[in-house]
Amino acid sequence: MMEKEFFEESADRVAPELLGSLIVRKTGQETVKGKIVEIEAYLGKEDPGSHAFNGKTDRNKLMFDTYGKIYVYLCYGLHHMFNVTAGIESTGAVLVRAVEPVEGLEKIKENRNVQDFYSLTDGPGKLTEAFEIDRSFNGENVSEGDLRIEKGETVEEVKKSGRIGISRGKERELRFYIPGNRFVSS
DNA sequence: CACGCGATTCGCT
DNA sequence: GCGAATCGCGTGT
Repeated sequence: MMEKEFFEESADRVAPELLGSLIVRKTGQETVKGKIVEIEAYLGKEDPGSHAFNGKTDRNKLMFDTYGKIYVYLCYGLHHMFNVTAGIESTGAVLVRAVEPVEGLEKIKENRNVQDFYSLTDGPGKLTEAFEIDRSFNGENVSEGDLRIEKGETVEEVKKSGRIGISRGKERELRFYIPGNRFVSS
């Protein structure tokens, strides 16, 4: 169980700590689990790459709420992005970019329409499809409910780089991943 | 109220 | 490697 207080530190400190943790998704009878192997930090209103940079809007208002809340939004009209808000008053969030399947592999394969094993959950839009995550989770506490994060194994080595896919704020190294893991994107 | 585009993915040229 | 898919948000008229 990941306590809400875990997310009160700023996103750039929370993100690397979450590597190795488990996303736990309960769908009716089944439970699907995945180990977080890649994650990015967005630092809120101080961060040009963040949705919160230009102030509070209808979409990002959750980031101005409190830490430890699920924030999901639709990207390119097709893909859901799974975030958790982080930091006291910092309007930050972490974006889960890739997981390694741990439990419920059959369900994951059923939800994803690809053959290659390593393409099942190696991207932010892929893992939300695999884990049936959409905007209905918005505002829920990540430490309870049908979608939560649980403490997993301790990761021995963490690498970092610039964030992927954004146009502003690329220079800062706010992407963290487990080197060598096959599910890390690109 | 119209318009441009994005924290992406997949299939095909 | 390139481009289409697809839609809600944010901005400006």
